[in-house]
Amino acid sequence: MPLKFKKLPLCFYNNDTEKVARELLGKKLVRVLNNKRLSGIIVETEAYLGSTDQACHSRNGIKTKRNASMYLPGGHAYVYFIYGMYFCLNAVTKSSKNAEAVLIRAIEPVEGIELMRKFKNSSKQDLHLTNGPGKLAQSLMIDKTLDGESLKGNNLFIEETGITYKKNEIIKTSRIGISKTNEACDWQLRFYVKDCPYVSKK
DNA sequence: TTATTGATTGACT
DNA sequence: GTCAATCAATAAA
Repeated sequence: MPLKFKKLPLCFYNNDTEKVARELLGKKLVRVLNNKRLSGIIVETEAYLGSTDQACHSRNGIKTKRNASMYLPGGHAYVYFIYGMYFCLNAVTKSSKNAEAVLIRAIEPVEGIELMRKFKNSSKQDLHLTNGPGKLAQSLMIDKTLDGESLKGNNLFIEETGITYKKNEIIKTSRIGISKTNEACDWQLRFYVKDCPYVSKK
């Protein structure tokens, strides 16, 4: 099997969440629909650190119907509905004890761009298909039906690419969309590829 | 029970 | 820059 079609092993996800978030940059997110591949290179992620992280859905160990997938073992998908209209995709990491995950915020489209355009129904430039968590979910047809799915399955997974970034090519900042009143609003858990036009915000 | 908030986006002043 | 869309979770009453 050629390198470009290699799914990441479970041990990749069963690791320190911040490390997984950083190492997901350059990997390829793949969505398979009707035997067609929609994919893109991950260029922006954020880590969410479970019970101790007040910006995380599983803060203080709370478990609801919405965030139940965060308590699955590493290597599963957590897809949640936000602001009444968008879905966001996360990769669950580590054990089920502390419900940690990595939010995939932006990808650079590679395969199936025509279909992405169709699903998103947008007349704008392709840049806007996947440069944000809600947008990429829309373009790749990611919704609640994928919540809790294994990333070793056939519908949604992440592949090795051979792409690696040097330390000075990765920017580390505070997370997007966290309220200023949240004690975790300044935690440096967002990672993105420097000078990449496909990230959601600079 | 009702009111407010939120890991967002797009349209508009 | 402001603001509406629209719903699950949470807080307030």
